[in-house]
Amino acid sequence: MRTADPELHRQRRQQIVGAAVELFATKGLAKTTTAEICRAAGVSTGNLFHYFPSKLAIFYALFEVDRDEWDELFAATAADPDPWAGLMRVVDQLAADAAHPVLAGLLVEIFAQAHRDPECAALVAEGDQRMLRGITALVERLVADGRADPVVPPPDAARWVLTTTDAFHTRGYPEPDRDRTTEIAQAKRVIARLLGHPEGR
Amino acid sequence: MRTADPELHRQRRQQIVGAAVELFATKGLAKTTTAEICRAAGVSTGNLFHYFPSKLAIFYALFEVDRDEWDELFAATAADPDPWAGLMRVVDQLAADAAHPVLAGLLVEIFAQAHRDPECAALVAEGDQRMLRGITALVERLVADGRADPVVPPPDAARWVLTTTDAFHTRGYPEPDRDRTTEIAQAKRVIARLLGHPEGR
DNA sequence: GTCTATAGAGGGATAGAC
DNA sequence: GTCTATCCCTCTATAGAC
Repeated sequence: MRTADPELHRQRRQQIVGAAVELFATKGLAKTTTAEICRAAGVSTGNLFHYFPSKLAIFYALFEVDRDEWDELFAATAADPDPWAGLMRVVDQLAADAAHPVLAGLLVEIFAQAHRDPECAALVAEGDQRMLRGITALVERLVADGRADPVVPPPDAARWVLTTTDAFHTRGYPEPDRDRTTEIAQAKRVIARLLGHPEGR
Repeated sequence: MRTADPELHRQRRQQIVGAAVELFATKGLAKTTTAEICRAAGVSTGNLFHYFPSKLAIFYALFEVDRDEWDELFAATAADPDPWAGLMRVVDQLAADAAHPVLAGLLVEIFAQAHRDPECAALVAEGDQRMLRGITALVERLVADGRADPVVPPPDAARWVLTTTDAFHTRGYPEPDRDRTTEIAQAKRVIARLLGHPEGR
C-alpha cells in the first residue's frame, strides 16, 4: 500500500497556490476558472480537487503564507533593541508588498471578497489583529522609552500607522510620476509626527 | 415620427443604475447578472441594452453620480470663507460615505475592477484628481492664512488627508466596538497635526 | 411613415458537473 | 470528455408618438 507523503502534499499545495495567486490577482476570484488554475499549475482537475475542496479554499490558503511571513518579521522586531528601527522595518515591508504588482492586485481582491464573504472577512480580521498587536507593542516600547508621545493611545496609534501605509497602495491606477523612495520617506515622517517621535519635527 | 425624450432617457438610466448599485455592492460585478439587474429595475433585457451597451457601461455610469455630488460639495467649500470648516465638511462627507454599507461595498469592488481594467482605472484616477484638487485648494488657503504649516507641500498634504480618511473604511470585516463619532474626531486631530493646524497641538 | 421605447426569445460562448 | 446550465448580448417584433 502507498502511504501519504506529507512533504509531497505540502509541495503540491504550494504549487497550486502559487499558480492561483497570479490568476486571482490579475483576473479576480470570480473570473478565474478552476480549469485555468489546473493548466497553470500543471495538474489535472481531479488532482486539484484532491488537494483543495473548492476554488475558495485555494483562495483562503493564501492567508497562511502571509501569516507566516509577518510572524517572522514581528519576532525579529521584538528581538531588536531599537523599537523605532523595528517599526521602520514594518513600514518598509508594507511598502514592498504594495509595490509588488501581484500582491497589490490580490489585496484589493481579498478586500472585495471580505465584504461579502464572512469566512474571508474573519481571515482578514485575524491578519489585521496580528498586525495591530505587533505594531502596538512597538509603539508601547517607544512610549516607555520616552521616545514617542502619540496623539492617541498606542492601539489607536498602531491603527493610524497602518492607515498611513495604506497610502502605498494606489487606488488601482498607475501613477507614472510616482517616486516610491520619497513616498516611503514621507510616510515615515508622517508616522513620526503622528507618534510624536523626534523625527517628525 | 417619434422624437427622443431626454428626460425619460435620463430617468430610465437612473432607474437601472439605482437597481444595479445594490447588486454590484453585495454580489460583486462579475457575479451580478444582467437578468438580475433587469428584474430589480423592472425592465426587460432588450430595454436594458437599449440604454446601456453593456453591463460594464452600467458600472461606469456610477462614477457620474459621484462626480456630480463632489463637484457640488467643493463648490460650497470654495464659497465658504473658512477653509478649515470646508475641509472638515469634506472629511465628514468621506466618513458618511464610508459608513454607508452599499457605498463601502461598491468602493472595494471599484478598486478591484480598477486593478485589472484600464478604463475603470482612468475613471478612478479622474475622481481622485478632482478630490485632490479640491483639498489642495483648501490647504493652500489655510497656509496662505497662516493657519497651517504642513510637513509636506500642499498637494502631498492633500493626498495625506485622503489617506487619513481611508481609515473610515472597514477592511471588509465587521468591527463591533467601533465608535464612528470619536473616530472622526480622531481623524480630524490627526489631519490637524499633519497640517500643522492649531487643533492638532 | 418613420423613429423610439419596450419586450422577450434565442445565439454563441463557456463554465462546471458527472 | 460529454452534457447541461448559464450568461451576455443580439435580433426580431410590436405599440405608439410625431
